[in-house]
Amino acid sequence: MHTIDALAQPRDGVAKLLVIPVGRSQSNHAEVSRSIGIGIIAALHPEGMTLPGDAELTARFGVSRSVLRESVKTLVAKGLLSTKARIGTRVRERAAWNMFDPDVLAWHLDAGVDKRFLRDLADIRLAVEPRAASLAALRRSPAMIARLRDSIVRMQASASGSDAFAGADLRLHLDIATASANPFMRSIGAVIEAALRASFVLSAPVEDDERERSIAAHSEIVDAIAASDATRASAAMIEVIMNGLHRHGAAEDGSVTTEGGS
Amino acid sequence: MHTIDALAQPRDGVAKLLVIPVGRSQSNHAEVSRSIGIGIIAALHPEGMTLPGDAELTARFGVSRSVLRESVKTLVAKGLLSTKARIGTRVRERAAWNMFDPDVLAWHLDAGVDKRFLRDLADIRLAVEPRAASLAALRRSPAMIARLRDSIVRMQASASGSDAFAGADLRLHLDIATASANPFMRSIGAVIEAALRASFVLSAPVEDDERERSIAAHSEIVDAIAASDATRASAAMIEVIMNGLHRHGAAEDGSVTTEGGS
DNA sequence: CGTGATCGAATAGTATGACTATTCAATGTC
DNA sequence: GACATTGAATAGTCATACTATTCGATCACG
Repeated sequence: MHTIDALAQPRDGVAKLLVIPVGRSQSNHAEVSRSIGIGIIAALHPEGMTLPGDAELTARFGVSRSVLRESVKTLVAKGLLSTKARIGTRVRERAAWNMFDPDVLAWHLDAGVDKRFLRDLADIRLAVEPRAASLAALRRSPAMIARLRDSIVRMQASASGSDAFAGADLRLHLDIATASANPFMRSIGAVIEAALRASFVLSAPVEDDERERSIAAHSEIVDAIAASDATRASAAMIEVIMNGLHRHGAAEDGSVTTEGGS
Repeated sequence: MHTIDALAQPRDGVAKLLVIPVGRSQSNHAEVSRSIGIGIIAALHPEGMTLPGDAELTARFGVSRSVLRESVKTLVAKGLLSTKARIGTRVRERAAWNMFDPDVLAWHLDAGVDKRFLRDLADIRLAVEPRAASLAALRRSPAMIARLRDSIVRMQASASGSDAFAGADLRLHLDIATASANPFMRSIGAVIEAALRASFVLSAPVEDDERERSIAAHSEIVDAIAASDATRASAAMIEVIMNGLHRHGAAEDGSVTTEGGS
């Protein structure tokens, strides 16, 4: 493992700036997966392209064939690659990529995010999270309400751009997804986390009045859920997501819209 | 590989009834992944449980350690397992499962679907697909409109419960997701496919008048997209999904609702 | 007696080399 | 010119040995 970034050099562009430094180098094979994965997402290896054979890749990464094969298997499992005997290892079309996979999302951030990607993230969040809030309002439990309120308290107790604030924000959104009692909604959690991280990286430090507004908007969601008011919870969630998006000026082209939903 | 179902016996309950017989036995390691995966989803291996060690599993499945390890790696990649040296291989909590992974969804169908699962599928579809239809209406291209209309024609040319009809139906929904030009919407495709398959398996043969209604409702979506009418496209999509759900009487408890969305 | 360090063992991770199976492509045959 | 045969390239599978990590028990020390 002497040449970590044999394939994907652009790794240092954004990676180091991520909020949660994510353990780092969990295991040998994770690094190889990551390196190839980022290379694919950054189109260093375009869709349809055949990767070098096992022999060359093992040499390039300085790992054994076992490690390389398990790394490739991981990427196959996430829909990024397909393998066939005699054919080789191919990069699959984008449509096959598992965009909700936490690793795939993280690699997207590492490969660099643009406004288009932020807009797409916001679009899917606007589709799912308001509905999750609605369902949470219908299926809420006292214990969950307490957890949600606790997250609000934590946000109030944290400084503007701090990790603590971002952590409380994330926890609140994840809890709402969990409270919806729908496993698909909960699986969206990775998307939420990616959006918050991207926002953290790209945005200028937030001013205090904006922080107040954010806390107020989040409180509105929790209050609506506590009051079993599905419609209000949904509307408040839309407000929160749109606020976050506007901070990056990514909605100005009008592509992101709240109309036409269910 | 002499004991295919060493872990998950309930495989024959539903599996054989699936619409598209899905290649079957793609490779040795895919069978092992599938077997363990279904065992996990069917709660034969509950969350948090530690699986038997490599030695026992290789014996149980009659495969080499390499194959077993790559199978486990696949399940780790999909969020179903986690591994640590000396600790063993553990089943992760449900929240970590990648519910949008095509294999995970397929295994859910194999493990048996109940009304609850159908409702959850419908809920996430109601969140995403109407919005995808809206976006498609805004971003449509002439070529895509032609494709959509072609799918309608194929539905009209197919018999009620035929594979051709189901195939055209699926293709139409996937194309709409693609036309939204949002990669996350497209990744929902696996969910749509799972829902249609489940519907195919569970529902009694459809009558002809219902087929007519279905085609009309789908046409309405396409017409709205062609007319760039996002609101109408969204409403028509909701109609289609709710129609499909009602066929199984899974919406009668009132949990699935269209109100409160964006 | 309790608390912490040390050692050992169990388990997944890594490495290596050999063999198998699949399938493309070239060649030859009808 | 179309089709069958052959050969070679590549991922898939197997077996074995060794490494690294970490839990748990034991022992030493306060």
